Amino acid sequence: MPATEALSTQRNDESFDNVWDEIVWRGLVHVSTDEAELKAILSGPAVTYYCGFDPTAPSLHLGNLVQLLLMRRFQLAGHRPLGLVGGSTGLIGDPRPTAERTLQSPDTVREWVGYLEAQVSKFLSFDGDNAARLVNNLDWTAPLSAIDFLRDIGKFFRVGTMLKKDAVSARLNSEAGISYTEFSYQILQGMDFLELYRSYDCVLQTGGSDQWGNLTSGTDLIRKAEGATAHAIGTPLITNSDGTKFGKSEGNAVWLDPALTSPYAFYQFWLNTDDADVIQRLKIFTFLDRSEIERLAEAVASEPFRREAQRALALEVTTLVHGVDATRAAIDAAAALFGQGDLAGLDADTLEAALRELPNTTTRAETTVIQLLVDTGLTTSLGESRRALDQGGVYLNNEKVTDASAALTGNTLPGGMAVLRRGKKTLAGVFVE
RNA sequence: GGCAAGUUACCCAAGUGGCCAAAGGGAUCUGACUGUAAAUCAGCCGUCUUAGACUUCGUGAGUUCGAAUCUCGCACUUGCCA
Repeated sequence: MPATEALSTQRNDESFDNVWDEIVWRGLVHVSTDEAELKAILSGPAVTYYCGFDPTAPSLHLGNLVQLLLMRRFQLAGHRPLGLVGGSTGLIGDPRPTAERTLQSPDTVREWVGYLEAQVSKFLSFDGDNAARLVNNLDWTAPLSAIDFLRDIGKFFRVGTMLKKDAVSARLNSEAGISYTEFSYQILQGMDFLELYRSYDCVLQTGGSDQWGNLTSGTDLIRKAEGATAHAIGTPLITNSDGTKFGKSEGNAVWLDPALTSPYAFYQFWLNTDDADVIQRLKIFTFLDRSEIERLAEAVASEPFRREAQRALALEVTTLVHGVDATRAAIDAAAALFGQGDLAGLDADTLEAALRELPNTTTRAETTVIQLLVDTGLTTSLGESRRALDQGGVYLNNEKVTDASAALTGNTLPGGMAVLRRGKKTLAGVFVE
């Protein structure tokens, strides 16, 4: 699972003069501080930069992956990454446009910090002159007293400026309003940048463009407190061309943690990418170079049905996140299950390996199909199972199920297994005990 | 602290005593068409073994034959005043 195997093969595209030109081509720059200066800095000797990840969930998601890969691209260009995990900011919560966050307990946040540190570590190299380093903002925030905070930091912040930040003004104009807790978030993030500037000479912060207010909060603070110029880059919000939210599969977030989103599901997510989006995704989420991506773009135009670009995307990203072996297993499982439909022709070992990649359950032969749909998570209630069945969307071993009282008995494949399917492509495995 | 408005299913949002499991829109899901795309059209969209029953409309009491709808308390949100 460690991506270390991948780290050694990653490189930036040498056809670009510098990493700035490359990330602009990849569409990774939505907003930034002075472009000419950024380009000069990034083309020069090693500088230190950082990106923060807040523990608002037990795992990072695809939005975070954009940042991780951007960090890696800078590291490949010779710069020094600081991976910040928000032990303190995670306790506060950054303002979302819609509503106030529910605070997590300190214990939970501490636990999540550990998970995120492990995940961030996988995408950066900790060897060499520009080795990455992990930092936790709780280390310098926790010891700070409220008085020191208000005197030493608070004085640099003007409320008028703070109110103008998008994240804050959106909330002020909504019915939800905003708590003082979340209003203060930008100060904490600004402090982080200042602290890293002082301790590590960190001069650049990256983040999503929705974080722009928080990014500039840091550059402003550094200017006021140190009289120095620091930089920020905001990456675009990744959207689907059909207007739906990126990073959701069947309504659920796609996580980097294989326990939350299986490598199989992860691979499938990328494979199902819309034609209209796939090239943009290749630029952002893979290390494929410009010539290869341009070739794939032509393939999408001339032979879209082959889905070559989607296959390349799924292969690259899944390997990046879950490693070669897990990706192989995901592809093999899909090949077996989406094959020509002759499941009985598969040997038991291949089938079992494939089913292990899917959501699965172990049960007795007399269990009904509608119950199995619930047990495997394909549906959330018996009523929903029945509805799906009525609509002709339930298959057992590629045979449409029409009888709501049907049971597994007599319908298993060699080795006492069965493949349950809902709709065209949502699969689950069943093992008879 | 005072005054006012509000809290409806995943999200937005109607409903203001029985015809309400609750309009409409979005999202998800299923079917047709396809390339495990997109668009389009159709259907489903609280739970339970359908008919039917059961549990829901911030929360706790109450009025009533009957409440999401009326009364009172509480919590939270918003606005204005202090």
